[in-house]
Amino acid sequence: MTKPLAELAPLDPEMFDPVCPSPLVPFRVGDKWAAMILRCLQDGSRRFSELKGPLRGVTSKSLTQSLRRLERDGFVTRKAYEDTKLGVEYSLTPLGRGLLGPLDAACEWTREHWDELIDAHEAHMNKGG
Amino acid sequence: MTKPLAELAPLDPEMFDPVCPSPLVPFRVGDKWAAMILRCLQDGSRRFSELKGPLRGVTSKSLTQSLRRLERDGFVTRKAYEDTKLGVEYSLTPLGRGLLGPLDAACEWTREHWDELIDAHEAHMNKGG
DNA sequence: GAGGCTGGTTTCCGATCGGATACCGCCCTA
DNA sequence: TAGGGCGGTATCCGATCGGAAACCAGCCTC
Repeated sequence: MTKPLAELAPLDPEMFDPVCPSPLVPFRVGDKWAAMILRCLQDGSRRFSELKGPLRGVTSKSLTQSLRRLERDGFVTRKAYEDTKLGVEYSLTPLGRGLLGPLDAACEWTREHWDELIDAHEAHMNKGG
Repeated sequence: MTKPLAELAPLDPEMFDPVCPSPLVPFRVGDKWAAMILRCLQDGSRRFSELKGPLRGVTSKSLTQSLRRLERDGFVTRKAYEDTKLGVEYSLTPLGRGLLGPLDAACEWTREHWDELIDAHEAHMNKGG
């Protein structure tokens, strides 16, 4: 009963470290955790506790909040297990899945230009920021 | 002396109405005005007052703030006229110009799925949000 | 029946966002 | 010399963001 529906590789608990990139990343989807949540769900549905691991440092409150917003906006669905009444699973809607395209494009752009982003930032620091 | 450098079509003063789309748009670049500023600059450099028009409702403070952040992050350069000492012009850096690609992709995705976004939102409202 | 895991909620709080308003020096023109 | 455009700055304020910590019911195991 620890597994979701199918055999699904567990997420890397160190997949995201929100401390590292955040302020320099020029793209945001929704709130702080939304993009990471979407990417965590891209291979299939996940449970609350499965999401908490990879989203390093997220609190229950923030995760709930972010998931509720994604649900409200039609990107994620929430489904409680009915048989056991223990556990909840979150998954992408088609709309949410569609979001992954431009999101990945934005992520890739950021990766490609990471050095330039750092350089620009440091250059600005050095001339008196 | 009202014109920037070359002959450049003036921006439509009604180009953006931040009241309309904002909360449903799942993508953000920087702060509230950043994406609009980048798109205003895509055809060439613009002066402060040229930006204020199309960015309906922006205050001097918010515009300055947003421009300073874009400058700090290396997406925009600020250049004061030296001959007349009157006027300042803002333009995209190559890095900022590169941002337009994924930004446009995100905008287009939003346009394409606009109806679905509205529907999802309303559906959620109707079942007790 | 004590403790642990699951999926949260509640309260509190500091930081940031961003609008409103007032004000500023500089320059040009009338 | 008065007024107006330009490119801001200073101050205040309410709203939102998001972390910390405490707490919760339901279920399972020991």
